Parts: sequence; C-alpha cells; structure tokens
Amino acid sequence: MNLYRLYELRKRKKWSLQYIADQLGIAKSTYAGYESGYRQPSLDAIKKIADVMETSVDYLLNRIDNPDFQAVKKRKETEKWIELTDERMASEVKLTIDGRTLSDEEKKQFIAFVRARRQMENEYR
Amino acid sequence: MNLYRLYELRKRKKWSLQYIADQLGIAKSTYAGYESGYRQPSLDAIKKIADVMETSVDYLLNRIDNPDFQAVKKRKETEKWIELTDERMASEVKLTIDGRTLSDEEKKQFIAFVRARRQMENEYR
DNA sequence: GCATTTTTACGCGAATCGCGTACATTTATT
DNA sequence: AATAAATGTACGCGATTCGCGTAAAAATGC
Repeated sequence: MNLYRLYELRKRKKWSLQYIADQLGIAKSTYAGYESGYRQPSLDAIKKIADVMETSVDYLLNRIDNPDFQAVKKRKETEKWIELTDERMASEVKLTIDGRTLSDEEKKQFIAFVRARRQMENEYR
Repeated sequence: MNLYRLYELRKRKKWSLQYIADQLGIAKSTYAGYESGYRQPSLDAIKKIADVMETSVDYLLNRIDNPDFQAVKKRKETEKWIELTDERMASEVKLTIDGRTLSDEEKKQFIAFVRARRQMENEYR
C-alpha cells in the first residue's frame, strides 16, 4: 500500500507535519509514519485525512485519479428538507430502496399512498 | 467506525460470507469480523472489498451516499442519493410530501409496499 | 426431521499501531 | 555566519489490534 499522495497533497498545501497532525489530533511522528510507509493509518485516520485535505479516500488509495471531492460542496449545500412532489427535485434527488432506484411509477404511487393514508387519518378524528 | 454498508451490499448481492471471503482471499471469520464491527479491515482489505463490491471506499466509509463507483469515477455524483431503508441516513435528510414531514410509520409501510410490488414483478417473469 | 450451509462468537499468537524521544536537516533571525 | 527555531526522519516500547482456526448457533434445503 503506497500512500505517496499524502505527501503530494500536503506539500501542495504547504503544510508542515506538525500542522496537519494537529488538525488530525495525532502525533506528528504518527502522521509522518503514514507518509513514509512506516505505518498505515486506521480507517478513521484516513477518513479524517481525506476530510482535512478535501479529497476522497479513493484518491488517497489510488483507486481514482481525480483528487477533487465533490461531496465537500454537496454536504453543505444540500437542502435538509426535500419535497417529494416537487418535480424539479427529481433531477437532484435519487431515492432508492434496497439499492434499487425508485421508478417514477413507484414514486407516484408512494405519494398517492401517503395522501390517502393521511386523508383517512383526518376522517377518523 | 461503522461499516454497516458491507452487510447491506453483500445481502443485496445475495453473497454468503464464504463466497465473498474467497473472492477477497481471506478467512470468512475475518470478513465476518468486519461486518460485525469486531475487527477493522486494513486499507488493502477495504480497497479489495470496494473492488469486488464495485463501489467506492468513500461509500463504504459513509463519506458519500452514492454507491455507484462508476459515477464517482466520471464525476457525475451530482445528485443526492437517499436510501430509504437506511435508518442512519434518514436522520440527515427530512422528506416531505405536500409540505408535511414523512413519518417513520409512513416510510416503513411504503418500503414494505414497494418490496411486495417488486417481488410480484419477479415472480411473474 | 435431518443434513448442509451460513452466521456468530471468541481465544491465541503474531503483527501492527500510536506515541515519545532523539537526532538530522532546513529555514528564519540577527 | 552563527545561532535559534522549525521541520523532518528514525526507531524502540508497551498496548492494541489483526487474521485465523475452531466451535457452536441459526438458517436453509431436501
């Protein structure tokens, strides 16, 4: 396992070992060990590293070659509330059940289903 | 660190512990330990797991919600993915219909509804 | 109901981790 | 240039964690 990208990214940002170690909350010798290959970061550690470096774990592990991490932006921008009947949402939100995308038909039925259910609740009160 | 997505993905593919462990070249008890949280996979292991499961490490580590690795590689993970059966994801985003929050009960029933519907589709083919 | 497969649980020895420390190297200050 | 301060490298120690094998429980198939 070669984590040479840690060094590349850190240098690019002009951070010292101490500086990044402080951000990660670990000893600088620990972090240095990751870069030199002397040690391997835990999953938690590699996650935090990807966080502070604003990249993906897959990039750090050489699974992809694009260091950009779109989710950084998305995480902050995504609305907390999503209205399902809003057509415009369809292109931004993908709902899945058991890993399978919810079809338009299923979604339509979903909405009808909930509306009917709520209607009944109201009538019995 | 919670790797509950390992279990979800494996079940979705209907693989046994033995089957995936063989693919990974490790003991099944070792892999089982990852799923149960008894052990943590090494970086190499999590990489291989992402390979055989055809997803991203970031997804396995809950950094992104789109399980599709192809989308990540093509930088097309622009839309927000929400797995309705994922309890832990539910707390992050609130869904509404007609401006009213979707209750847990409504969601539960709908999931059962869609599953039954899909089940029938399969049987009649 | 029984056999087979799958899942869960855990002890053991070995491997690896995170840290502190000590030292080397580079950069900044005067 | 001399000195101080900051940065980077190397490694031993105690503690933690790992991967595996084994065994028993639970689920599945016939």
